[in-house]
Amino acid sequence: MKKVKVSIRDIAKECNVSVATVSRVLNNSGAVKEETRRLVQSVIERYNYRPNELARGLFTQRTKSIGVILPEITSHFFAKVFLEIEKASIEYEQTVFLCNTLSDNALQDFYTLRLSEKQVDGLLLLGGRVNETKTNVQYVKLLKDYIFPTPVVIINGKLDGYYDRCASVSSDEHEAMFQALDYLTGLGHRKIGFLGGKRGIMSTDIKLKALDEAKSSFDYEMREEWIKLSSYTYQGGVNAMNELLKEKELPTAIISINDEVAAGVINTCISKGIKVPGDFSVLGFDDSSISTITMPGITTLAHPYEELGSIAVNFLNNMINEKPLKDVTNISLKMSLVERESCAAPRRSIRSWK
Amino acid sequence: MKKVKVSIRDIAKECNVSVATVSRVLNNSGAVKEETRRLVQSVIERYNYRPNELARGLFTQRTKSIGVILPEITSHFFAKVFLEIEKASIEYEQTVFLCNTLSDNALQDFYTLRLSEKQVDGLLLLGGRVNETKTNVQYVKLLKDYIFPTPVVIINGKLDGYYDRCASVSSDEHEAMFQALDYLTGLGHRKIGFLGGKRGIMSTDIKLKALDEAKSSFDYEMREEWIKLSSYTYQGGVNAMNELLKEKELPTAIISINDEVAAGVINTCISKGIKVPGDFSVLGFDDSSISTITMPGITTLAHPYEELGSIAVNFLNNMINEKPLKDVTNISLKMSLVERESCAAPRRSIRSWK
DNA sequence: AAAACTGATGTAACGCGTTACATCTCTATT
DNA sequence: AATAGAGATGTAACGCGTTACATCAGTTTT
Repeated sequence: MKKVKVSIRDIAKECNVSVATVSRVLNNSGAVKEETRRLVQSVIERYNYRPNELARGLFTQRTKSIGVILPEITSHFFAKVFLEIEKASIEYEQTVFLCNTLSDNALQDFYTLRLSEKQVDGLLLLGGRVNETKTNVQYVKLLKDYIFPTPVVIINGKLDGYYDRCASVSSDEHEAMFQALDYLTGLGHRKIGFLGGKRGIMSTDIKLKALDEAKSSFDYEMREEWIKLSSYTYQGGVNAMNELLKEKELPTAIISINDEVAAGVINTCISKGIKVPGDFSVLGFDDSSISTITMPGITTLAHPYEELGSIAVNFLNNMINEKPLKDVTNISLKMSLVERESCAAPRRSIRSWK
Repeated sequence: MKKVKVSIRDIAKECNVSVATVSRVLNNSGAVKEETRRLVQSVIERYNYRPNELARGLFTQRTKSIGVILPEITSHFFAKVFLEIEKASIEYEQTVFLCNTLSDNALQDFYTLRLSEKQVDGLLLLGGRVNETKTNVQYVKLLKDYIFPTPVVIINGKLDGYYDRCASVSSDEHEAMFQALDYLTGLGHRKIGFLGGKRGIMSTDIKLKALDEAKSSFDYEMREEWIKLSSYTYQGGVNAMNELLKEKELPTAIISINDEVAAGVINTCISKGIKVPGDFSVLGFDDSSISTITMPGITTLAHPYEELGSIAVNFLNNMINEKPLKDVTNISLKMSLVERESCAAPRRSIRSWK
């Protein structure tokens, strides 16, 4: 293959020194005479020389690249986490490959293999399969077969099987539901519904479980018919709310799986003349950008985005550098309530729009 | 450096063939006896062997990696374009590095150098500096010094200087403004304002220029005091609208730099009891996800996201493979009007809220 | 003055996949 | 039977940065 860029050997020749010396200048390693260093430095600049990371990585077995696999970057939650991951990885001098699986398991496998071929130093997984109970097992096998010993960190997800070099960082959605319920019951709500999401997906299952378990801690009623699952989208919120409105008796507060669904719920109400928070209080999840756009703004539980990203990258690099993870390889971070306008005390009277 | 993964030599040894033969099986190149091929194949699978892309890239001078540099992936516009870029790059077997500059020029330079060291096959640039008139010139120098001859494609931006291996793909925002004005004047509007954005940034300058030029084609009035620049955010929309409302005489229709600004404008109106589209028609730009969330939904001009991404990747790969770009290296794509509820005919009477 | 040591620099192997070229076997042609 | 040609496979150099080890000059110690 013909070469086109200047290499370390070209620089060495031009300086009348060996490649070892140039390499030492490049890495500030070993002893180099000040005069030589300046000479080499100046030639490097004159030639706009930059070392080839491939060659470096081939020898050092470290590419300074990491891979992030997630379902869709257009989803605000993933975009925010990704941005924090990238910010955090600057410190470790890592550059990141982003792979969107579009929730397609085959594509996820494909990208996983691809990143392995690219010799990434670590893998960050969020959402998608690590969020589902199905198909997760096969994925662990893939990791074992092709990724090991490259370390993996899961963000807000889990692995159904044992992969030796794995850590995880999560938002504590279970505790967040307790916060939500505490807040809503504190406002005076006793009848609480749940809209959106899908069973078999972690963020739904956890919240549903918490909703059930919290009954012993707080005073509220929760009925099967007030739970309308659908999806994670605006339209899913619209559909779920329409379903709920068919019920004879209704809750006074609604917890939505996320802010997109909450927006659908709120807008459905408003277009029917139902007041939010007057007739219904609507609580969201995620603190996504649209929570400030709806009117009323959505009161929601925020993920600790920055920590999610920085701790994940930190964990990953500890594993990369074989630093012991001091026993904790799975960490759960508190979510925080962000109050906007979509929740208030329930009305005493019969609903005005009925 | 100790090795940990199995290499082509291990496979060759296990099969009692040469590395060349294994390589031929791997790449389906050259003649290999069917029996040998099967043997090699089976050993590859048994060992879960995957070729090392670094080594391959080092020799072939092709990494099958491309870099995307943009300001912030959390912005819906960039996320959507990015997703399309990634989809398109699958066909070319390319994986993509994503770098967020946070609109910091130093960071943009840093990432550019980094991607060059990683030997990316091509670079995709969107927004940020390629969108500003300032500092752009220095960036071209950086490209020339360190990126050349790696090809570059600019999406919705420009380079103030000549970089030999560059193409661009843009949404035709100039024509889109004519569409907007045609639509609004068709509805009966004669007084049109413009909110949001910032001078010196392409998407603002283009629209402002078109707003002025279209006066000869359509019948409308446009006054300096109806143009309130601010930023590209929701808050920027709120601020700009508040400024506009201080004017004695007001337009009946407002064009916003993008949908975020339009949302701010709409919500500002609504909270003041001003009707949209009753009292003001509000037109957005971009067709971002929030345009369906506001009430009313935002009538907006949509970017041809899919083409933007696929053509950019296509251009890039033509340059990578030295295919002539048949004269057109800069292409401009039509935007399309998406009607929702934020625009209507102007009222005849004095505004009700005054 | 010899030995020991420090600092500066060079040599060459290494990591790993690819491919030009060489070699060898076997069939087909005349 | 001799030659040409096709097919299969091996050898070794290459791309490029890194580093263990060797070498050599110059200085310090005794």
